[in-house]
Amino acid sequence: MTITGSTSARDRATIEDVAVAAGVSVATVSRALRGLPNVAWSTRERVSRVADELRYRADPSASRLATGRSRSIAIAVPLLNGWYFSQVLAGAEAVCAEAGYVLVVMCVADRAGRRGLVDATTSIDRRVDGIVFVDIPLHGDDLGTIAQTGLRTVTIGQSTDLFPSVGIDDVAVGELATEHLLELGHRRIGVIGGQAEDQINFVVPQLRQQGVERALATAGVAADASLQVGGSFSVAGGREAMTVLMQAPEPPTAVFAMSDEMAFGAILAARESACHVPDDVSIVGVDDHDVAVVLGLTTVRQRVSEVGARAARLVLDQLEGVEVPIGRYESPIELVVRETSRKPRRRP
Amino acid sequence: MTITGSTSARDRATIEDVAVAAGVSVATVSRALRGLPNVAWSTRERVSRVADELRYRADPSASRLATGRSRSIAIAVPLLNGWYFSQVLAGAEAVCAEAGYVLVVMCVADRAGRRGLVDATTSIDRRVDGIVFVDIPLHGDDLGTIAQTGLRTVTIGQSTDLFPSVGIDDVAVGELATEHLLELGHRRIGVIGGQAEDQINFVVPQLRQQGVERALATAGVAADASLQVGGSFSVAGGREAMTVLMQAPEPPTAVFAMSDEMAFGAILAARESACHVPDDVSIVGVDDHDVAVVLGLTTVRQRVSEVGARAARLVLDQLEGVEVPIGRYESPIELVVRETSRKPRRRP
DNA sequence: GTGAAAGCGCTAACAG
DNA sequence: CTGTTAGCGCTTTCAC
Repeated sequence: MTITGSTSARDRATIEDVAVAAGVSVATVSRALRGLPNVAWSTRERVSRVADELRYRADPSASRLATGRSRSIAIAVPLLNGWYFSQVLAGAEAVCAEAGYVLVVMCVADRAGRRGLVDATTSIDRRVDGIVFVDIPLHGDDLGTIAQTGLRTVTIGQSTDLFPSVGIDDVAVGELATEHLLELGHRRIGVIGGQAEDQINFVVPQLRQQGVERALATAGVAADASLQVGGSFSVAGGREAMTVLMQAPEPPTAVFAMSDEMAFGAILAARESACHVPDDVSIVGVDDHDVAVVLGLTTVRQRVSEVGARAARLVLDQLEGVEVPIGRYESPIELVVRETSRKPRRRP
Repeated sequence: MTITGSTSARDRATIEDVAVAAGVSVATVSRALRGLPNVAWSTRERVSRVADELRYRADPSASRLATGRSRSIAIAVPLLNGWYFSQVLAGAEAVCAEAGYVLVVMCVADRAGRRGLVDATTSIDRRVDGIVFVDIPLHGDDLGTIAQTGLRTVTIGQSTDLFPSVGIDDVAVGELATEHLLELGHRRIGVIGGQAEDQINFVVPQLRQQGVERALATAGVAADASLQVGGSFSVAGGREAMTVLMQAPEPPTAVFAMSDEMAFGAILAARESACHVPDDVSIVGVDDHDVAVVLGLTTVRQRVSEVGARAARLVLDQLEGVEVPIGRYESPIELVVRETSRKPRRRP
């Protein structure tokens, strides 16, 4: 048995079917079902009963065509596999579902950088009413183009002066992690993050880096650019980065990875080089990934799904006419000290 | 500065604008732009140039209303955070994007079990052209209702006789893991999986359990029901389950967790009880999660994103009129032996 | 090869 | 309170 393209849908009831069955006009059905005023109690009652029996549901496309609203929003992410993004997605989806909105996911990974992004956006345009960009670098021109679509927009990570944004104090993240390491006595601190070569993310790693440098400066410790390596925010990337760091003429005694997943990779690399964590090298991550506790990873915790939920909520608010100030909505962060960070061993 | 609901979209070009600008009828524009026959070369050329200049794109809703096709499909998952699901999603999204389709995600977690599911499905109905159900238990009645919507459907995990399905040989998964443990000499093997109490997943854990029992039977080892504990497919769940297992009067010398995330939790629980892995207890997972290698976890690897991609492809195929036999599409699995499994220590 | 016109199913004035 | 009537923007016969 096979399925071909010809499978046909059972005819679904239209608003007219309901109108006829209920003995009213389609306009009344529309009003009754959407809870608009000026409908007699009894009429409303009867109409919704009939609608139920007929399993009627307004066709979303027809509705969108008539009202301009699709009751769905999009979320654009640089990649879909990755702990951080799935948490954001989960948070956003929950809010949408709750509000009766549908969530469309778009991955704008390699998709031809700049051009591709704007392209994707304008192509999703009349399909959704709003969009949240998650850690996607939006440049000046893009912003304008996006604004012109009329899509209610919210960004996560980067903040712009056209749209509300949500995220965490990324500078503080870098500072917090670095201060922790400095307090333990570390002076040579490696950083694994998103360097120039990582298209994904842009401002976030940059801000965290600033935090690192600020903390270093405050402590009067010179920053060493050779100790910064990109890790593409993945386990594999973190592993490679750590390998590079350990091969340095004078390797760091501590490493700050800008995400837990990269930290995991770093731990792996360390072990592969018979380098003991934390005796030989301390490691601090960011996120508080579910597995962080399993590996005893010291990390800067953030409430990721809350961020996703908040962003979605802000898009919906705008759609519902709530006044949303363009500004930054910051979620709290917190240092969680576990076993991968310790004071440096005195050199022999 | 604030954004209110009144932000207005720049007026987008309609097919009529293009028609006027190109000096042809809307019908011709429609034909030309969709590559239909019976359009003069020159006309087609001119029309598409004009369309480009006007940045024209057919309105998806209008198009859907006229053709019945929305060029988008849905994917229903029991939860969004969770490594497995994000991999599936990534695979599916890639295929959709490639084909110019949009992907809608729906989380049907608690959403009131049975009723909620069907409800969600019928409500997404005319919004999308097809849907893939990922590890969502579909019962007899549901299947009929879903089939009646006319949505092109594919399931991942469970297989039905109404729709094509994709997944892995779950019985073999259980067997493979168990045989490995048996060969090492283990006889008391605990199982952490989705027992009755876990609404999520249903057939998959059951099949893997069958595999375990089959392997046990083949080896002439009696299965001990008290060694099976649900772990809700999360790190936290795995941890709790392991705690329970270790408190048994006669604890297992090895544990098979039906997902790596649960295995991670088990490792954590073991460490918390000063129980050494693998000296005191061996652990085997399923998936080959990115972090599995970091924890040295022995696991049954599966190519999750391929499964997601395959499923999406099958939905699109049906939509494109390709004949898709209703049947099972199986992805290969493979035992990856690492450090968490070892022969049992001889009891003192 | 191209155009005119009739919908697709719903909402939104505008009358009554 | 309820019905009538235009569209929303596109596709699709059916003529020319």
